[in-house]
Amino acid sequence: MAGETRSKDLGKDLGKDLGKFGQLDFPRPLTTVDVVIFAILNDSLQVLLVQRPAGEGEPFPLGWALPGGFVDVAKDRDLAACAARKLREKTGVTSPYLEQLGSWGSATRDPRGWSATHAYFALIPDDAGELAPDARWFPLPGGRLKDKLAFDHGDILATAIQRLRNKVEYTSLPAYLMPAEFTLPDLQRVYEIVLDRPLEKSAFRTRILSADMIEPVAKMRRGPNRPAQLYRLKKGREPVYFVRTFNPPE
Amino acid sequence: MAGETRSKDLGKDLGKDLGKFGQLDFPRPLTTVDVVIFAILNDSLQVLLVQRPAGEGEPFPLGWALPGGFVDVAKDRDLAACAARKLREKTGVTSPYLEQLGSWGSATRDPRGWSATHAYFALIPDDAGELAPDARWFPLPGGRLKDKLAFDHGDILATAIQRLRNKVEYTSLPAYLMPAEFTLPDLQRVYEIVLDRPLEKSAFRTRILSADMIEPVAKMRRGPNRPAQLYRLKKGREPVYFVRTFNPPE
DNA sequence: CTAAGTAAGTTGGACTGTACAACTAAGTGT
DNA sequence: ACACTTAGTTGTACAGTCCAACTTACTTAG
Repeated sequence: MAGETRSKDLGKDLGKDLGKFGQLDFPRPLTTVDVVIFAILNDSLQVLLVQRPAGEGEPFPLGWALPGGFVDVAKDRDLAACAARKLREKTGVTSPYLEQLGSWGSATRDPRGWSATHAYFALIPDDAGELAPDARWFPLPGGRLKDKLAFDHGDILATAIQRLRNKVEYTSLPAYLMPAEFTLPDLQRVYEIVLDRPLEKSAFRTRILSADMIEPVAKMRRGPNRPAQLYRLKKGREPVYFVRTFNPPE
Repeated sequence: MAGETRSKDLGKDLGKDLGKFGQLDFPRPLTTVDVVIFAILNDSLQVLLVQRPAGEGEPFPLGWALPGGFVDVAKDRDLAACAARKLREKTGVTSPYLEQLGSWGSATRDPRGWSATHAYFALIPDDAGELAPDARWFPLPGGRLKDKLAFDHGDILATAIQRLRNKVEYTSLPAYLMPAEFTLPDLQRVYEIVLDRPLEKSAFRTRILSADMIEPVAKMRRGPNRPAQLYRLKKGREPVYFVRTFNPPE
């Protein structure tokens, strides 16, 4: 990092911070964090979006965007804390699955100047906390969002969906989308919703049960037919990685 | 992103950029890009590091660090271009495998202030271009570096190694570490070096050959024993993802 | 009280690809 | 000619999925 010679003619007096360190008098990109928050609602994969404010000189007024915002160098110790704060502010959820997705930075993605965003993606259960008033869930039929998003958030969302689908093939990630107690057919349905294809019942059960990620509770889900065993996530479990993917179609 | 109300008492006059957009008068983190560059040299996995300058007020003077530096908002169109520039400046290589690794940002990782780095990782062949004078290859025996690195670059390197090893289990990534022409035993040796464990010869060959990623050239590698078929990467091939990992030990 | 219906969960044979190990092939050096 | 070494193949065992049929346990209609 740093320490290289730089052209002095870059102009602008952004980023003046000449304490004991020199060489810092050059323009700095804007730094933001955005979070792609997924949940299963109404048997479909949905993403949480917030509406942009309509204020003076706001980019993409009233457009829909990923929850996020500038890094606050006073409040945020690090990027993950910043992402967790955004998530908490919009959903009330505090301890979900939160993973870094990647970063997007360019001269043109924000009309206010060179900017870089650090994107995270989160999985939360259906029954999680209170939604912020400017936030709304959007379904993703066929893994796509109908609407255009502000900034390059469409690209970020597409990447998040791709990553989610990809990882669901060989990990236990969907477990984080489940409520506290669930049945194996429930879990299988969530896998199928995310992957958008049916899975083999017996292979699915064998795989999940031998992964040591869930444990039965002493209750059954009752319904109009044969009751199903309820399970819960073993607490403190990291996601499990399987040595095979679910066999992909063709 | 953005558009939220902010405390005005953050002080500092960094990031003044009051054109048609308001709300931008708050301190901005430093933005850098770092690249973890891997190659196989002397039958072992190595990483390229550069020595920090010793100048006035430089952090970690003469320490070893990942190649990288500040984003130059005048030169760099986007983050990937910036990473490619760093790679080119240090190694002369222009078109290798370059993948985003993640980002690290916190108040404390750089003594000059709140900073965020966008880390990339690159795989280049042994026989690639000319090394910069301040750069040196460091071996990674057992997937570890002996020396301590500047900033949090030790963490970043460890993450890169982990990601590399992980992906080598189920992808064709090692192909990008190979010279233009190579034999299957050569390739297997590289897999084994990265994974630090032996692989099954017949299963390896079946897998690689059925992945349609390499093609034979009309030559054999001659040596003191049976000649081996030479192959090259099919050009323009994206990395291949296998549906199983190599069966992990125990 | 029984029969039909439905979803949960199990079982077994076919198939795919790895594990392990022995084997054949093609060159060199003595 | 023979040993030696590495390239590459072959065959049996095994693990886990695929596919399909089956049993189990409950509700509801008649």
